[in-house]
Amino acid sequence: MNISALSDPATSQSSATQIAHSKLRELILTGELAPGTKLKIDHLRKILGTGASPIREALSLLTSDQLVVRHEQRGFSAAATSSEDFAEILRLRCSLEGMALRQSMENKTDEWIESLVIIHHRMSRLQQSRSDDFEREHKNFHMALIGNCDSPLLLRFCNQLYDLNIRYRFIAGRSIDYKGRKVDDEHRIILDAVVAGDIDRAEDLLRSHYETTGAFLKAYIK
Amino acid sequence: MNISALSDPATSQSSATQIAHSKLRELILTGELAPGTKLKIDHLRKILGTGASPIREALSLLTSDQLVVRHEQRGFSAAATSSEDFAEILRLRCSLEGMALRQSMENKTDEWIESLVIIHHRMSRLQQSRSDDFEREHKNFHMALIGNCDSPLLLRFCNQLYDLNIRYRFIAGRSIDYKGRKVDDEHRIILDAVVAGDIDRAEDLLRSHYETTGAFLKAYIK
DNA sequence: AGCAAATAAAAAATCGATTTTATTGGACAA
DNA sequence: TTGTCCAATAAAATCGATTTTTTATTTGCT
Repeated sequence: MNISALSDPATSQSSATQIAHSKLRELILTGELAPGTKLKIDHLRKILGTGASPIREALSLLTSDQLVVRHEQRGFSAAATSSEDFAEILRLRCSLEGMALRQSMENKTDEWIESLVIIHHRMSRLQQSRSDDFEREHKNFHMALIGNCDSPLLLRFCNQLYDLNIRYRFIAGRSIDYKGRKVDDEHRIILDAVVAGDIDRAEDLLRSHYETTGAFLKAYIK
Repeated sequence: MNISALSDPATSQSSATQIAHSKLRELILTGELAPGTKLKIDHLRKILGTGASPIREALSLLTSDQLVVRHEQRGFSAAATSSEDFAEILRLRCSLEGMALRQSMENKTDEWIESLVIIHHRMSRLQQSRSDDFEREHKNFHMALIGNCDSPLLLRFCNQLYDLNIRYRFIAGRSIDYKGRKVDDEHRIILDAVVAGDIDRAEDLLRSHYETTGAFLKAYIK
């Protein structure tokens, strides 16, 4: 599976550390390296075909995203998961993204709206395909919604939370049946509210979008 | 200067990486390594008397706290500062700590209140001394206020923001004259509101506490 | 048997040297 | 002068080997 689409844009670079970073990130996000797993340097060295230094460095970097935990003098492990953790991520996403969306909309410009429309269009075409392409566009869409706010730190937090959340979706399995769910409709009406400039409604819709998704996933976790 | 008090509790550990991490953190927080400075591995090696690996690892870790920036294939540098950045930190602190304080208070217990009283007492005794001891207790107090909320991720964000903020205070210089400012009074009334269980008032007071401090500092920045 | 100390094995952490990559400072041509 | 190419230098990144620490296993004692 190739989920590199979800990595940061700058993944085009190529240093051993960078490669190790995005590969490990991918492995952890998708659950191929299961939550709680001990991450032995030697083992990873063989898998990734690189020396110890880049791996340690990559693991240290992943610590920032809360995907890896560092145990002083006894190595690294993939962050554990729990239903409490999931619930917290969900709650925080609602709050922080809600806040960011609000600010985004207060700074509304034609260019931003137009880029949103384009991005939404690209996502729609892929229709819930559960493909990497869809995942990438889906993240794009959600990030673009809040991306017009003037707060890089807040965006960084949201980005982190998005990844932490998507990890749960992968771990729960791509096979989840979102029956009865009309995700593209939800996206559509969020976009409409944003275009219309109705801040309160947009924030509400975004929140309930997350809450609904969360409720669906909940059943599959832990 | 020894600001290790502001480091994470687990600084009692002792590995080259850990030591490099807390020392570099200290140097950057206090501004001894100025914002924007290029952090050359070789130079740091000499200063810290250790190999390249622990230093690179420590720098990678500091990346998570936004104190260090990684430039692919061209090393590391101390994060830059700007008045916009400072303003953003301030705004986010108000929002996130406000949120956390609210949750803390909703979970109010006698033990928590009592620990707050103790911690406040310890801080009060040191009375704005601008000493490392005061800095430590001051952070303790603010973290304890929000620490009763049930949201480790949120606390982590707040902790990060606290450090980013204190960096500006150091860079502005310890010499700042907070004349006219009665910081201990402000802490006192916040504590009172929390003890009284008046959530709205506590949140308001906390916010204006930050905003006042911010306004004082603003003049010294950039 | 049950426990503690000693030993062996495994893994993490670190070092020093090497390789790769960026940066700098001319030399030269337009 | 301005800009481009090439070498020389400096720095970053990486590797392989060594040291330190942790974890597992055995041994010896009561």
